[in-house]
Amino acid sequence: MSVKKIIDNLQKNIVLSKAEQDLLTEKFVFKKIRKKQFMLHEGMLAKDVAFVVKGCLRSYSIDQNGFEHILQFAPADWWITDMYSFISQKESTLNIDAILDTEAYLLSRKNLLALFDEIPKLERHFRILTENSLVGSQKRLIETLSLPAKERYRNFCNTYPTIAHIIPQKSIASYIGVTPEFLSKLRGNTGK
Amino acid sequence: MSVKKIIDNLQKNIVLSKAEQDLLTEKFVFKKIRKKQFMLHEGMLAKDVAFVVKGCLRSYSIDQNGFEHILQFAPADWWITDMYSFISQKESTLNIDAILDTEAYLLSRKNLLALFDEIPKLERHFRILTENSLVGSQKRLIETLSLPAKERYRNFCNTYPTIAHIIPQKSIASYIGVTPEFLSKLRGNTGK
DNA sequence: CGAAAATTTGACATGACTCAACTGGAGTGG
DNA sequence: CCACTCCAGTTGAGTCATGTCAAATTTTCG
Repeated sequence: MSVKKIIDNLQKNIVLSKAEQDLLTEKFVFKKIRKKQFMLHEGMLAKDVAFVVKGCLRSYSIDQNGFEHILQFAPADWWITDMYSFISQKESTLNIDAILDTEAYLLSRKNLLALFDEIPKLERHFRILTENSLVGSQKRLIETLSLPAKERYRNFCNTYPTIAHIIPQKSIASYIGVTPEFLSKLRGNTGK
Repeated sequence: MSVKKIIDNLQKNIVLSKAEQDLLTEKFVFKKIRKKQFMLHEGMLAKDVAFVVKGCLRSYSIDQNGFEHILQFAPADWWITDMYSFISQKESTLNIDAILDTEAYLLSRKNLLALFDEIPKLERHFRILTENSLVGSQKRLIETLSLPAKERYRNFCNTYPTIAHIIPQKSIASYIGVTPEFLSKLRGNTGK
């Protein structure tokens, strides 16, 4: 059963008894999300946080000129949501959709809060998730300010080795902040 | 007394009784930080969060080539710390120092946690602070990926109107991610 | 198979950087 | 109070990174 993957992931940060594991797993809802299907639309509330077991989701915003900018990819074993909307229950500024056919487990804010009462140490895991979001975002900001596109591409490949050669290149271009044409040229000369 | 400014700031998010206000204010420590003095060095633990009442602090990291990249300014009425280190009590990756002679109130992690027990609704304020850090960082990331330097400069001026014409231009350049020379040229033609 | 989307390629334009020279304060020591 | 130094800021010439647009090619998928 792929539920086990959620437990394994959680146990990277906290230890869970069998009873706690059972409590947890019944709160998650399995969902298939086909390529191009949305999990969250800008302006809605982020009701759920998702744990991906297969495929890949992405979160992104759309600027004034209609260009997409990808904030995060979530391949297997990653968590994703609009952290801001999910925590504060205000309107989301992000979209989340699937760039590959995807399977994920969804946990609603309501169920998560209920779980926090039953398994307080769970808070630790989700606090760490928020911290990682913050650190990741700051790290990328510095990177974007200081590194040329070629190295940002290398960093992307290191951060997301499992999907680097599966997802469309224009998604990668959007993530590292260059045009698809330019990324194509980058890859052209550096071998690969 | 400038302690009042802390209370006013907190009351933007939560309501505090007189008794709670007194509890709070005795936990803050007033401190003068002269221009160029450090409040936090990379590699240390972020023991305190600071509320600035006068002057300006900045947080920044230093890249492999020795260049500084400013993550945040904190003029009067702003909070600042290395959120990651402060929350997780792991080594900081940021430096925080003063770019103007500054006056601030410091609150230690230990005292903050004690206050959370006595005034639970305080958690709300600090949760919102973390959220704002995350949202701010993501917003800037998108901005950096999508806007040309001239508009990033305009956004800086809107975000930090009180210090835009007081702090050195090279600090602004470091914040928006361009060389000081280029920022100077930008300002040259767009007439101020 | 055929249409639509993704990728590649090339010519050209422009934003942003580097380096070097110059200008104009803001300290500092005499 | 002056002379000196030291930064911060400005300016210009030349270069490099990246963007734009358009055309050609490949891949995807109904």
